[in-house]
Amino acid sequence: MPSSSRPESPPRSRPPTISLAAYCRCGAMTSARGLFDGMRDPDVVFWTTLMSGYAASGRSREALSLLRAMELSGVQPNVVTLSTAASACARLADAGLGRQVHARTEVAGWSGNAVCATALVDMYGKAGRVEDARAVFDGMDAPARNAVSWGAMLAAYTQNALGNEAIQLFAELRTNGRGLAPNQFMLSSVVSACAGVARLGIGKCVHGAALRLGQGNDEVIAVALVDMYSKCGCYEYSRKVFDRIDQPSLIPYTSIIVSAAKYGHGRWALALFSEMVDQGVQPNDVTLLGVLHACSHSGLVDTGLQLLRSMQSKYGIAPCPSHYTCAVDMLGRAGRLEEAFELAMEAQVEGNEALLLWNSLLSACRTHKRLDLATLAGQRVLEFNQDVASGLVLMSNAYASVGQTGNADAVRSGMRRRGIRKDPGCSWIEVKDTPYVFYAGAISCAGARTDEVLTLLDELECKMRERGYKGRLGRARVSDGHEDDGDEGKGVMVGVHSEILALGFGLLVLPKGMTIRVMKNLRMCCDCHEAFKLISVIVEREFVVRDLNRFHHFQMGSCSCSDYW
DNA sequence: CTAGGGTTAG
Repeated sequence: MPSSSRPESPPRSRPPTISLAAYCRCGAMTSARGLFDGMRDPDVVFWTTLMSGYAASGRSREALSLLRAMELSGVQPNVVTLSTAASACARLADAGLGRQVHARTEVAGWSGNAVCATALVDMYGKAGRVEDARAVFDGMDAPARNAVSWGAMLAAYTQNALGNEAIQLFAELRTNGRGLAPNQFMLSSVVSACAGVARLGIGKCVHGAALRLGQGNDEVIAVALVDMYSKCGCYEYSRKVFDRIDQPSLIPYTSIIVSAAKYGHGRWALALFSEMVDQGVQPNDVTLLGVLHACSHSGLVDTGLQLLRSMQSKYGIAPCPSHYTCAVDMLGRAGRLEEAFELAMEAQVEGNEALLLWNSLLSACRTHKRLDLATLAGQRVLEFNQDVASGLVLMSNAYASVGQTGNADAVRSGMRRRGIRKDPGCSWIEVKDTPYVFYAGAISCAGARTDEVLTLLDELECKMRERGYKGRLGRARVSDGHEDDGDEGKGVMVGVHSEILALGFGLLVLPKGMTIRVMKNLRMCCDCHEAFKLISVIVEREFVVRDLNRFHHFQMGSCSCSDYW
């Protein structure tokens, strides 16, 4: 505060509008309320000021209750009031309340107002109603759609995991955007969209555009880029973008730590974490989850446990279910299943989060062939009686892994009988910015090149046998239940796993020397992992596979995960 | 008095 030469005047001698707004801006809502309550007949601007004060302080319910109160007192909301109300509904992610606000803007004839409509787009987006958001966006007159409107719609897609739709809309900006230039909001959303759907080609283009548009120093865009490169299998690029950030704050550090973790670079992640702490940047719960994740994926089990035990005292952050789940997973991955069980019991996690925790334990039991504990964990999972599909698949896999194929098949056929299905496993690969998706046993995506892919895979299998490969790339391999190749009761025979098909296609169509990047919506299985290692030697190429939850970088017969994942 | 962006286990 600069010192004033004038004598101090008490706040209440100023015009009340200014005082009320000032209190609201400082978040001094008790004072704001006191001033407001002392007014005789507050007009719509006072009401709206108070409302936006509550909304900005995160007190959205109180903001919305003012809407009713002002009407009871006979004051009609204006377009600003309703925009503020829509934004409060957005924070609450409440489409029901938001729809009421929407209806009132229509009745009052303000649907053409850019600010109001944009607030509604954001509200529907945050409430998970993307189609409603798009309807409002499309309903705006083209001239009314400004940069903020485009940014809100792009964010709505990105935040609802509709990355391809966001990319598509960003392309439409060029044609229908009336010359609007992409700004930092649009760019960060689109980069984040590319991350979500692992579209490296588009992501690189947007990166270039951001640099040309002078947005190379925007920290939010940089974070999105770090995340995008990491999710597309380019850790080195992530690192380069991160290293260019001046004085990285919490989120950039968190983002690069998570990236390193996904690559199995546990030591780097820990080094970045101490650098961050040394720089005086306080970690939050997400950061600590990332560090735990790093320990988990690099086998730094005792370091991870120490962190879990000290995060409250050292950083003032109490472990929440996600931290426990990560630590349980870490112990399970390392084969320390008794300790994992103890921790899972200790965590006292409930509800949906408990389901995740026990599912990961069950998965570890299967990996380490501990049927005794798998049965226990399986019971806990099935108690939840929801998302049973993944639990049942894990149970079936646990039986199969110890050779009890009869039991495994019984679980599977029970699932079929009850109509329980799991999302089919699929892998995809980007060729000239177009994704090609492959399902297990179904090669149709390769189109005219199907036969070539199959021939190539046969040839590779022969060469792999010469090097001692015992498995099969496909055809008659007995199912490990890992990836379903469809229905009709033939669960014991699977075709080729989808990542092998994607790889075969990539080998055919991508130029020699280019790293082949395969994305997969499930975890990679051990057989395919071995196969990728061997093929990387045979064809002398590098492959990156993005798993459901991490990366494998294959090079000359070995993988970045050192077979620990 | 009003609208938009980034990180999160399995």
